[in-house]
Amino acid sequence: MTTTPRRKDAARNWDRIVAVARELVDQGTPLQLNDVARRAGLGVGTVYRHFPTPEALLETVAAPCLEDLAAHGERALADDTDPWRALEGFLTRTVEAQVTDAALSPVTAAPADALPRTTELKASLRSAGTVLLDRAREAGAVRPDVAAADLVPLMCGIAHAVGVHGGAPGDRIDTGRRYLAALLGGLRVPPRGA
Amino acid sequence: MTTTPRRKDAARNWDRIVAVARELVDQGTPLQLNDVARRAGLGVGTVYRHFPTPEALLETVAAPCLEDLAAHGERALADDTDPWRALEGFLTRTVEAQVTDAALSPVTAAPADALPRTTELKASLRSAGTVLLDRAREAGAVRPDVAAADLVPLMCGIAHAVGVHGGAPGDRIDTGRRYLAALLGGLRVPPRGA
Amino acid sequence: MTTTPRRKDAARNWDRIVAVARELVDQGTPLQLNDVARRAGLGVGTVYRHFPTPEALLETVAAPCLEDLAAHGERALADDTDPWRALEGFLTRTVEAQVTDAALSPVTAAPADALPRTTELKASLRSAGTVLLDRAREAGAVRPDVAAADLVPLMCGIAHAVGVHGGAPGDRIDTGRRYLAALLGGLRVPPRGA
Amino acid sequence: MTTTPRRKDAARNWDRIVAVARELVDQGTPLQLNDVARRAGLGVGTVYRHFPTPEALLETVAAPCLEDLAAHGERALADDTDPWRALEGFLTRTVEAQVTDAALSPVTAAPADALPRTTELKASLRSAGTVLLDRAREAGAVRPDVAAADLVPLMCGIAHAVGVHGGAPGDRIDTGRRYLAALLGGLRVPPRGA
DNA sequence: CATGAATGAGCCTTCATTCAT
DNA sequence: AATGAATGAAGGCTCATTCAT
Repeated sequence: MTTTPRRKDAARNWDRIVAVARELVDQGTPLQLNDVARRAGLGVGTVYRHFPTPEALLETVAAPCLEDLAAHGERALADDTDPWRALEGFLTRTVEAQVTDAALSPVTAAPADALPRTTELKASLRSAGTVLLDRAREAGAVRPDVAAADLVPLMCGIAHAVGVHGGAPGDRIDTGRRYLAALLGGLRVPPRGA
Repeated sequence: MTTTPRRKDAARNWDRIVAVARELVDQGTPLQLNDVARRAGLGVGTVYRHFPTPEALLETVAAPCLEDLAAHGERALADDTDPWRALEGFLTRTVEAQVTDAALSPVTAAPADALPRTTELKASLRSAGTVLLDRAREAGAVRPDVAAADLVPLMCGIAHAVGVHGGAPGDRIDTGRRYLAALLGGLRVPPRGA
Repeated sequence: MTTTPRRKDAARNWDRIVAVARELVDQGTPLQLNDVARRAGLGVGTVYRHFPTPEALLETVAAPCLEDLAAHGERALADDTDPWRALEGFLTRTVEAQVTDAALSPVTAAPADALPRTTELKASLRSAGTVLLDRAREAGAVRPDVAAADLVPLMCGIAHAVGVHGGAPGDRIDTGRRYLAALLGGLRVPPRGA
Repeated sequence: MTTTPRRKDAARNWDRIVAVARELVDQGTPLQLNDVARRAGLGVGTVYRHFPTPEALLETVAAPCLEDLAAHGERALADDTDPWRALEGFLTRTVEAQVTDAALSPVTAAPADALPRTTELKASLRSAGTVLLDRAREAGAVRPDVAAADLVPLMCGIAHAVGVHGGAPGDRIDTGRRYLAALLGGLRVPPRGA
């Protein structure tokens, strides 16, 4: 029914699928493989061949952003000067990404991954966060009762809070930064000069 | 098929429906009116008569908890001694409730309500939070950049974070308290000897 | 899309579904619930409500015939005069039924049943066969190396053989009788007075 | 993508396909050409080139066994000493094969063949059976009401009966022999002291 | 010859909602 | 007021087959 496809267009189809999925994600539309196929002008089977599950497609959509984040994490690890600043920078980037890219939150919060690469990236991020947190804690810059296992939940929580807050897409980053600042700096002003 | 129904039966049915829904919510099962009807041993129509949408039912399930919270808010407003303490107590209760009762988060985060009573309760909570926050801000106990409109999102964010963290149901309250403490007290230890 | 349905027509719908299924079975068309719905002019959901699986529908189609067979089995058990004749009559009826009604073979051969009634009927038939075979064996009318557990497989085998033989539907009963006769009487003529 | 393919590779691929198909048949997995291709590490097109339909592949898998059977048939025809014994031996072999090799039954029972060789082999078997049956009948060793056209159906029936009986694969041959014996010798003990 | 991407019909199943009784 | 049968859109997934490379 569609125009005759060519073998070499496999990559092109892949791209089209991912592009369509990206649009849907940005619109907040849930990813449905049949739907994606229709919008991409491809057969269902083609989409299923490339992405056996919606999760796999979503992770593919999220991947570039996760790669960036992971790369930043690596760089942050290399910076030994100010542990607190390194941690803060990493978390800021993370929140900005989560708040900007709707593909990220579900992937980050998911207990299981569809693609091995996703697992690697998430592990890399967790590991970077852990090290940065440890360094900051050792430097006495961080409360001792925050564990590495809390970082991902807290970032997801902020992203969720931004979503609940609503408002224009352009304000989301600001809101996220404010919430992160609240978390980082503390809601309460230190009682006295203490 | 049955003998002529009575008013009393209507109330009984209402109770049964809500009880079944409560169980389902606690199990994490999504509320499906058909499903509820079957489990309650009632016709679908009966359930639809009492609760035109799943949201209405969910809000009904959540209502008692919201009432409690609202009542606490009223009491907190009456306490003029320590603005910070009042705010803290209110938010703590809120987080505990959200984290304990799975019916709460979706209702709190929803932009629209199915039942008028829900709208009233949510307004009451927002209002209490606003006043408590204002008082604390005026007392210099709170950062000036946190607005009243942020309270609900932040509480939802914490609840979400607790969900992402996972773990045993029994640990959820503790985790929630920790996250709230982080938010309230600040993640970072004040730089100076403070 | 179809004409407005009435509650009291539930039974009528049931009948229509079974009637359509009966036709399909007779044509040798595999039972597909969607297909049945379309042909019966009913919504898919209606068919699924009445018959959750194709097997349930097939067993319903087969039921009357199984009931007849079971009733005959009961009667055959009551006849104490000639054990061999009783067994022969029972098996003849069975083969005739299997060969005549395409719904029977799959139900008989299935290791698991969809409907409790089917299980009861199959148990009743097996039990009748067992008793009749035992009596015949005790009377010395039957080879000792044929077990009760062989009756069902052998009847299914004959039905299958008739199907492989093919030919006009009208000849199927005759062919079945011949095959049963071969099985019962022995393919080989006793060599001599032996 | 690969280097220029060679004739030798074609034969190798053919072998791989058949080997994979044999495994699948033995496992009771339905033959799907796509599936076969994947398991054989070949492209679908390659499999389709060699075997245009699943039936063609199945017949190829069944062929060796059919060849053996046909060869045995030829030998049985050469043996003029005991017509009954020759027939019995031939049928026994046939049943053993059918019961042992899952590829056989569908091929034998199919009304049409995909490969000419299959048609030849089946004709050869039918012909051998016919002659052996005729000889036995002429020798007065066989009931007159069993026709040559009944042999194939009856063998298929026995194979089917063995399948319905179920049980361990190791018992299938025994069961098959018992059923054939029942068919050959007669279920009923001759009434008279005979 | 081999490859394997693409196709899309076709089947299965669920569920929110209506409405005659 | 209660019932629950009926609906049918909607979504999910598989698989035989073709054909451009």
